[in-house]
Amino acid sequence: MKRIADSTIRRLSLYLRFLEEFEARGLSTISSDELAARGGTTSAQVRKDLSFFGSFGKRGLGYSVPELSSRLRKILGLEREWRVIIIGAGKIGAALAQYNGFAERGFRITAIYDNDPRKIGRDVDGLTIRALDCLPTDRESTEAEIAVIAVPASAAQATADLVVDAGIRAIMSFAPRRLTVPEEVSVKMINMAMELEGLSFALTNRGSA
Amino acid sequence: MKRIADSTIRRLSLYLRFLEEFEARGLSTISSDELAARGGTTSAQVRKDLSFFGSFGKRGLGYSVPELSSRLRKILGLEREWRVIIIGAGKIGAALAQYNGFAERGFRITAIYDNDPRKIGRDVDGLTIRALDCLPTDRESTEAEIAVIAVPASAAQATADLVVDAGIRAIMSFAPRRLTVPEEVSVKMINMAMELEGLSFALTNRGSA
DNA sequence: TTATGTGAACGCATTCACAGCC
DNA sequence: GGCTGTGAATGCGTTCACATAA
Repeated sequence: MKRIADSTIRRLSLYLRFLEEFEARGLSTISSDELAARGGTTSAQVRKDLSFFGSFGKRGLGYSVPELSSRLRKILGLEREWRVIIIGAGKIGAALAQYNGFAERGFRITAIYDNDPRKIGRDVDGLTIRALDCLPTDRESTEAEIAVIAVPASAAQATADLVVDAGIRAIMSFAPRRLTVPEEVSVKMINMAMELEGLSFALTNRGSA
Repeated sequence: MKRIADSTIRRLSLYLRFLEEFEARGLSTISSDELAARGGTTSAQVRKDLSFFGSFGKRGLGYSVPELSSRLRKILGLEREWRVIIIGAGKIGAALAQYNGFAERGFRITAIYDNDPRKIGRDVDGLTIRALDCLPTDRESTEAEIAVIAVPASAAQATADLVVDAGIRAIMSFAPRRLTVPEEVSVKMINMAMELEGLSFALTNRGSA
């Protein structure tokens, strides 16, 4: 398969959301124009994004809503459930464990870890916080596929190494640090403070920018 | 000022973090190469990013750590404190209110709002959850500059409209929906479920991608 | 000699425009 | 006629390479 841009994948996710809304409303077809309007992009962009994966539409008509959403779910790998573990039971980690938005999208949180003895054994939304040392053995049985790293920046790289050694190939990290990982491991960074700084920049330079 | 790419601003944020670490360790100069290595980019990229704003280095020597970090703080608008309000006291909103990472970077959370009567009046980390209706009048006195939208997707646009009407010009949204706002309003989207879907895609198509 | 600053070259994502099919 | 699918054109961020200054 040809290399696909990250931005394309992010848009596919977005299209799928709209398709699911349309599906819920019982609509049967949709045009690239309608998808584009909802996603804040152009119809050409929508068609190009889809074209990397095949031809799903009918000329003169548009796309079948159930068919296209099924194709997108397949492309994105969302036909199965993914097992997610959270490392770090601080404010962010604990909030994520309690957040329902992941499960709704097929990402089931199976465990939460920390290395602070005061936190280990405590309960977070039905999950018991486990010692980080347990991770390698735990994984042999649970086979989690995705790790969320929500530890302090200074511990992020060591945590990533541990997670990769345990056989995990996908990481979502909240630490403001670039993680060095083998190339077969995918990493997504989420940095809220950095986004706020982007807003600070925009506010400071508005008018002239 | 010339239009600056988002990616440049995000990298400036990152450089600033490294500079602060260097400053804390008492180092006085740093080269574009060292900054690049830490940030996972190239020295040419670092120099180009900085060149949009001026010439801060000394040829043959590098950059003065305290001077460059001060310049970056000024560029990013981080010499002042920003007042942030959170809309939506659900899992995400409440977690953000308790999270210390923002205050550390100069973003002070001054209020949290919800429109669920059962939540209004409750306390979250020292802040009392206020009725959403209070926002317009509150803002006249508090003059918050940034709003974090952590409401369900279906309410996101209405919330954005309310916030914009109240005079706020910067929004960080956690709702998986494109927000339509006047062009003078800056919006940053954070969508964790979408990032997870990106990982799902990578895992599903690994090897062939 | 060393490392910055920057115009020029490059590569890649987006946009255009139209041929192709319903 | 309407809308998709796609090569070609465009625009833009990144990389290169070297003149410039310490």
